[in-house]
Amino acid sequence: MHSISNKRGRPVDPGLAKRRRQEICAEAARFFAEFGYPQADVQVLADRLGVGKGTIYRYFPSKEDLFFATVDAGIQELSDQIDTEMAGDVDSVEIIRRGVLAYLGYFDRHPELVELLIIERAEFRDRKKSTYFVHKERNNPKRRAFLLEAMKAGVVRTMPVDRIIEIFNDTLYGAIFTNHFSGRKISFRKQAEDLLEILLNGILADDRRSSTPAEKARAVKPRQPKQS
Amino acid sequence: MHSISNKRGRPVDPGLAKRRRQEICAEAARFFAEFGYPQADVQVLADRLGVGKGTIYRYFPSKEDLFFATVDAGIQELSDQIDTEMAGDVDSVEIIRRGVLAYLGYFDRHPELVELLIIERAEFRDRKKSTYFVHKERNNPKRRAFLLEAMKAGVVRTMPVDRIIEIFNDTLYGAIFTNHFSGRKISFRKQAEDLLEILLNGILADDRRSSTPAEKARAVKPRQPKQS
Amino acid sequence: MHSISNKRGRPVDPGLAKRRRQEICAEAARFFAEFGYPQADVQVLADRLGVGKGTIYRYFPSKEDLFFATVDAGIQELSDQIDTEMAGDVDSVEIIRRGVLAYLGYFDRHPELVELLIIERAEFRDRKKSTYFVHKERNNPKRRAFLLEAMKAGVVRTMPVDRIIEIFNDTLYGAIFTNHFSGRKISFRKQAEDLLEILLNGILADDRRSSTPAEKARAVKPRQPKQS
Amino acid sequence: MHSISNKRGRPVDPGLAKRRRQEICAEAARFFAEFGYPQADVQVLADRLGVGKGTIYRYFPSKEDLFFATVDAGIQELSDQIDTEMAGDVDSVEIIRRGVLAYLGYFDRHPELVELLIIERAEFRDRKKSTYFVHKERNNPKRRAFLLEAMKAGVVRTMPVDRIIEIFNDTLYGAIFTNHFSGRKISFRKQAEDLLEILLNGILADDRRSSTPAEKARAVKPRQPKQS
DNA sequence: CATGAATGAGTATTCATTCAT
DNA sequence: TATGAATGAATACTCATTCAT
Repeated sequence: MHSISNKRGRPVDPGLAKRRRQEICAEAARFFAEFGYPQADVQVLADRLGVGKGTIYRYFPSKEDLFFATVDAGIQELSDQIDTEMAGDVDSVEIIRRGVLAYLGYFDRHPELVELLIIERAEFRDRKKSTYFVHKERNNPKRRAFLLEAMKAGVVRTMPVDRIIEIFNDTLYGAIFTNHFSGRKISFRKQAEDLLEILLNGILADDRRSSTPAEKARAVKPRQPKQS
Repeated sequence: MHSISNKRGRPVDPGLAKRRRQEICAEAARFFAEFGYPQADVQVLADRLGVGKGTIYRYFPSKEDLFFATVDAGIQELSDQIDTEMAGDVDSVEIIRRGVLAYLGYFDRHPELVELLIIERAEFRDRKKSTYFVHKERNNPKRRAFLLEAMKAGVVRTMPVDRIIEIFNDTLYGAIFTNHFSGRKISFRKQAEDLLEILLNGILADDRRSSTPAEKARAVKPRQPKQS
Repeated sequence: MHSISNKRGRPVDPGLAKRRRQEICAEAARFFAEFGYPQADVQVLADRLGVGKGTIYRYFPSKEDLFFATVDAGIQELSDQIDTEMAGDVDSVEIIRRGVLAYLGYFDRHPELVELLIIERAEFRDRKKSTYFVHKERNNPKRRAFLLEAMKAGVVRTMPVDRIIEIFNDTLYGAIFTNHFSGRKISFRKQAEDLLEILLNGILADDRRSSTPAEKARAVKPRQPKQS
Repeated sequence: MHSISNKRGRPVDPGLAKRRRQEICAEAARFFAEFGYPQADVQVLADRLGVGKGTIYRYFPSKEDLFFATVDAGIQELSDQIDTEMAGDVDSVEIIRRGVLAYLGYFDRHPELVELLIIERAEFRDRKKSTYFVHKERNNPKRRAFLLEAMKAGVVRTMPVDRIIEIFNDTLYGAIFTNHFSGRKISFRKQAEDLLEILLNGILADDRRSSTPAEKARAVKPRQPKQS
């Protein structure tokens, strides 16, 4: 009986709800980053948005849902920007470099996301795995394939790819926290170069460097763990 | 001067307060790590300690003070154990290795400290600098001197020492978070070796590696930043 | 500017807040008078009003603010009623009489205000000046003008007007406290007449009375302060 | 079997307990006046006295008992000093004057007693009658006898003595409150003279003054209470 | 649809009092 | 006898969520 569009009343805009959710999330990111989760009064967010409190609850069933939607949106955007930057048919080292730059650059432009990641963990410790790590792991196959290719091409040493992925993740994750929390002032471009310089080349002098696992073991591992 | 005062009465135990504070902090670390700060009901801590709630407030003026004392105690212990492990007159590389092991080992034995660091930041964002970074920076002179020595001895490549300190800090900081939050199961010893293997040697294949700043620039930096 | 804001929704009732505040204050006066400030549990007030505790905190930021608003409302009403009674173009003595009657009558009808005045002082001793004295002093210019007029008309003896204002204030203030705290049962009308009889005529017998400062000095001041 | 003094152990000093109670009360008066009753932490009083908290509880079963003992001691001292001053065989007017001076003088030297009276009422509103009024009424027969004598001697007009007692009480009671709470700066001697000048002579001009009840009624009472 | 008034569960903190030493 | 460590009852205030308008 009903055609697609019911002619009576205001026509429903199917994208409206989605757009409002986005607008709310955008403000909510700054809002949660500023106050933390428990101190963040939904009334204040409503005031900032110029809407009634009930309106927020119309689009998100609870403050918790709002928070997770906000974090998700941030992570998604981060992920998209990294993928965009790493696309293109260029040198492997250059691709790595672009990925690192994209990562650090995003957090440079959106420091509030660091706070959101901290808050997510601090307030919702019981949740199995944070949004961040879910996204991270979703990307692993892509990264693995990329690195295997680079090894085959002789650009990257032959070594377990997951080890490489993990250390890059750890370093970048640690870097954004440290940048944010310790007030480190270095530009993200400079930081990317510094970080790549060491991750790509190591810190050891040439003659102390080991290229093969066997040699490395000798160079790095001590004979007697401590008593020696 | 006070005519009604005299020295009879229960003698004061001067060490009591310190001991009580330590006992309370030890339990409080687990307690805050389990519940987070806002959800942590002081009554529950009192019950776990088998004391009255008033007793906790006798030794700490507020829940907040208790929390900071607890974090401080943890950081102090971590710091002490790292210093102990890094002491001794052995090979520079071995000292670095021991420091990394001590750091990862401490957090392996005391995962609750990771939670406390997160909580500190999440709940007390307004505080200028977290306990962790205060301690970290206090150690910088020591680390700098050590690395300069290692460079002079030709063990470590000549490069800015602060850059090395920062990347080690970032990587380790990121690693403990990632271990804890992503449920990474690797042994801390294995993780230390993996991490050192890359931080010391880099990931690039020998012929792509650059030893001098000039070479490095050519190997790592792209010709045209993005438009190429 | 806010795309998701519009003017639909429940219309705001601008008088609601004021009405609610008045309703709450009216009950709060009895409530604080009954329990005193520290023993007054806000939950009990909420129950008496048949509202949730949060509603009270919606209209008053704190128990303290509620208390001060309650006292203010009482003093304001007292002040208004006295002014109303003292208005009108009648005999000076009659105006004084009406003022005394209005003062005593108000406290007779609202004994709880005596308690509130006591409580204000007892709990908030640090506050510079109590609500009561602020209002009192605000009225001084009015009273002064009135008395000067009465002196010029020869109804009142020529003497410092402030001395008269003060003794009337002291006597009335003391009377309401004494009435209330000692359980004095006299009707406020009778008390007003008694009090006026003495304040207007003094207690000395005619031949002991002094009309001029010189005579007064001789009549009242002793020759030798004590040893006589 | 036991002689009056048990020879074993330290001989009991029967006055010791009383003296300590007095020492404690003396400090407690300032202490309660400074903090008010609920904010007065017994620990603080103990610290000021240089004794343990338990010691105070040894001499007073509860904080409440301590408070009442403190107020009692103050009122008793006030009462004693007034009686001392009013003794002696001098002129009736001079005796009244000395009583007023003694009253105002005591509170001038001991402003903390005003606070204690307020506190007693504010915190213990349920008690039937305050310490102050109990003492006051105990003195009534004495005052009555004195005034009847003064009337017989023709110094004081013939009028109900209780009316005189009440107005003096009200005025003085109001005066000490007003002095204390409004920060009135006048010297107590000047205040006594001002107050006596009005109470003894009234404020009406001579030709408006009425000496007999009949005349007074005509002078003070209006024909038609308000409509006239 | 949008609003904001009303609600009430949940918790840090104080301080009189006790009693083992 | 004097002490002070331990106790726990008592209470203001916040803020997510609901729902009448």
